[in-house]
Amino acid sequence: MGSQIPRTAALTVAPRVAKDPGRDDPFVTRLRTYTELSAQDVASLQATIESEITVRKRRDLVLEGYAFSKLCFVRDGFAARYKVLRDGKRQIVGFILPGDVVGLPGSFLDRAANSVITVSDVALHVCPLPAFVELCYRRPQFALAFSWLAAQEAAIYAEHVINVGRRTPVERLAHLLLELHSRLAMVGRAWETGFDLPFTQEMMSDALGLSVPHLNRTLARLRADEMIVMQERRVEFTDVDAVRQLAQFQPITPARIPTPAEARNAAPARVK
Amino acid sequence: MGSQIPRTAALTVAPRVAKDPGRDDPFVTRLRTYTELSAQDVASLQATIESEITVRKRRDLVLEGYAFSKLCFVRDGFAARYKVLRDGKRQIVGFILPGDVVGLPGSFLDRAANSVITVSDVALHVCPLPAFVELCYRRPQFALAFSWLAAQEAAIYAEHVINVGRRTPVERLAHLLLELHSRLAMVGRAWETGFDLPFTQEMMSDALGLSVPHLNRTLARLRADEMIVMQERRVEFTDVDAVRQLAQFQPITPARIPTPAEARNAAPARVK
DNA sequence: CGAAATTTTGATCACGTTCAACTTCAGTGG
DNA sequence: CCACTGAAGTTGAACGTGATCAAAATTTCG
Repeated sequence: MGSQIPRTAALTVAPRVAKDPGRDDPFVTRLRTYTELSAQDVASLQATIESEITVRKRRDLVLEGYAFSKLCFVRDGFAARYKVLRDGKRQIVGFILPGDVVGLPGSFLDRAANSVITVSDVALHVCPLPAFVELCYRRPQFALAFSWLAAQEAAIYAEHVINVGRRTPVERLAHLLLELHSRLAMVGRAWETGFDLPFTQEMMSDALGLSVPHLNRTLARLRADEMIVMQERRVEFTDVDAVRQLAQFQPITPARIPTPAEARNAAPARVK
Repeated sequence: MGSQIPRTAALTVAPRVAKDPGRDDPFVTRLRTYTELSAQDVASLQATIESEITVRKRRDLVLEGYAFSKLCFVRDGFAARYKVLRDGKRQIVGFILPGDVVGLPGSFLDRAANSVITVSDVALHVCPLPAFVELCYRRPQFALAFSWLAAQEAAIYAEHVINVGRRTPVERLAHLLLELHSRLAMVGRAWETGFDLPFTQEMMSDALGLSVPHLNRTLARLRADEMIVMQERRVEFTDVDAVRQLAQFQPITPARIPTPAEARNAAPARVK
C-alpha cells in the first residue's frame, strides 16, 4: 500500500505556523518560507483549487509532448519527472516531494518537456493555470512567490547537473540523499538525521545516470564506510557532516521576498 | 578583442517588433514572447535599471557562496554559470546568452549557488532585486513574466540533466549545439542554419561532463559525418533535421501568459 | 502462497579518461 | 617584421571505471 497518509513524519522544521488555514499543507508551508501569507491570502489560494484528487501509484500524471495547463500542488506522496530516450534509457530529471508543484515547468511551455509518474499514491490539489494567473494579477504576492519557487526549482536542477556531470558515483549518491533529506525537512517530513526513502534503486540510478548494479554497489559502499544505515526504507546518516563533506553539499536556502514596504524603501521611487 | 558589439548578428526570428522602446533589447524581446508589453511597461522596467555596465572578458560576475541581489539583464555578450569541485573539476551548469538574466537563480537564494564568469565582454543592465520586486507589486505582469522566465530556465536545466545523464557524447554535443542555436535564434542572434559559437572546447566539455580530448574527437566526428561544418567560430548545420534526430532535440517553446481578461474568463470568479 | 518486482552478486568488456606531446593560432613586444 | 608567449585545438597510447549481461537471493504484493 502506498503512503497515502504520512506514516511517521516527525516534524523537525516548520512547526511554527499557528492555527491557520493551510497550516498542514506543505505547499503553503513552502510559500511561507518566501513570504508572509495572511489567512485571507491562503483562502484566496484555496479558492483557485479546482479539485483535490488522489492518484494511484505508478500512474503518469503528465505526458511529455502534450499540452498541460494545470498546477498540481502535492499534498502528500512522491513522484518523478523523467524522459525516456530512443534507446529506452530513462533519465529522471528530479523527484517531486510534498509541497512541490506538478506542472512546473511543464505548464509554462506549449507542450510538456517531461513526463511525470507517481511513485506512491499522491494526493494533489489541482489548480487550472488561468485561475492561478488570475490570482496573481489580483495579488502580486503570489506571482512573486511563484517566481521564487521556480527559481528554487532551477537551483535544484542546477545542482543535479553538477551531480551527474562531474561527481563520482559515491558523491552523487551522497548528494542525492542529502538533497532529499533537506527538501523533506523543509516541509516537515524528515527528522534530524534521516528520512524515509520512497524511491527504488532503479529510480535513483536513473536519476544519477548510473546502472542499477553500480548504484547498488555504491549504496553498499556508503553503508560499509559507515556513512549511512539503512533498514526498511529508512535512511539514517551515521555522520551527517562526513556525508556533507563527501558530497560537498550546500543546502539551498531561498531568500525572503521583500515586502512592498521594504521594496519601496530599498528602491526609492524613480519612476517618471 | 571580445565581441562588445554584435558583429554580424543576422536576424531570423523576432524582427517583428515595431518602433518601441527596448526594441533592440534582447531581454525585452524575451519578455515579449510571454506577454504583451506597452511602451509604458517597458519604460517602467527601464526605470528600475540602476546602471548599464560592460564587464570585460573572463571576469567573475557572481561568486558562489556570496549573497548577490541584483538582476543583470544581458544586453550583449556571453557568460557561463559554473561550480568548481574539490578535485578541481569544473561543471558548467548553463550558458548565459543575450536576453538572459544573471542572478537567476542566485539572487533568489540567501547565497549564490554557482559562480558566473564572462566569456566575452558583456554588456549588462543592472537592476537591484528590490527595485524589480517593487515593480512587480505595481505591475503583476512582470512578476508573471518572470515566473515564466524562471520556468523556462528550469526547463533548460532539465534538458541539460538529461543530456549529461543519459545521452552519448555525440548526442550530447549535438544537443548542446542545437540548444544554443535555438536560444540564440529566439533573440535574433542566429541564422537559419547556423550561428557563431563563442565557447571554447574546454567550456563545452565542462558543460557536457566530458574530457577535452573526447569532446574534440566527438566534434571531429560530427564534422566527419557531415552533420556540421565549422570554420572560424561559425557552426553550420549541414542537415539540421539529421542533427535534431540524432540529439532527439525538442525546442523549448514557452506558452503565453493569459491576459487578465483571459484569466478571468477561463477562471470564473469563485472567490469567496 | 505464488508471481513479480526489487536487490544483490559476479565476470567481462567497451568507452571515455588520463596523460603527454605536438600543432595551430592570436596577441605582444622587440 | 618576426620571435616569443600562452591559449586553444588535435592526436596517440594505456588504463580504469562503470556498463552490460546474467543469475541468484530477497522482498513486496496481489
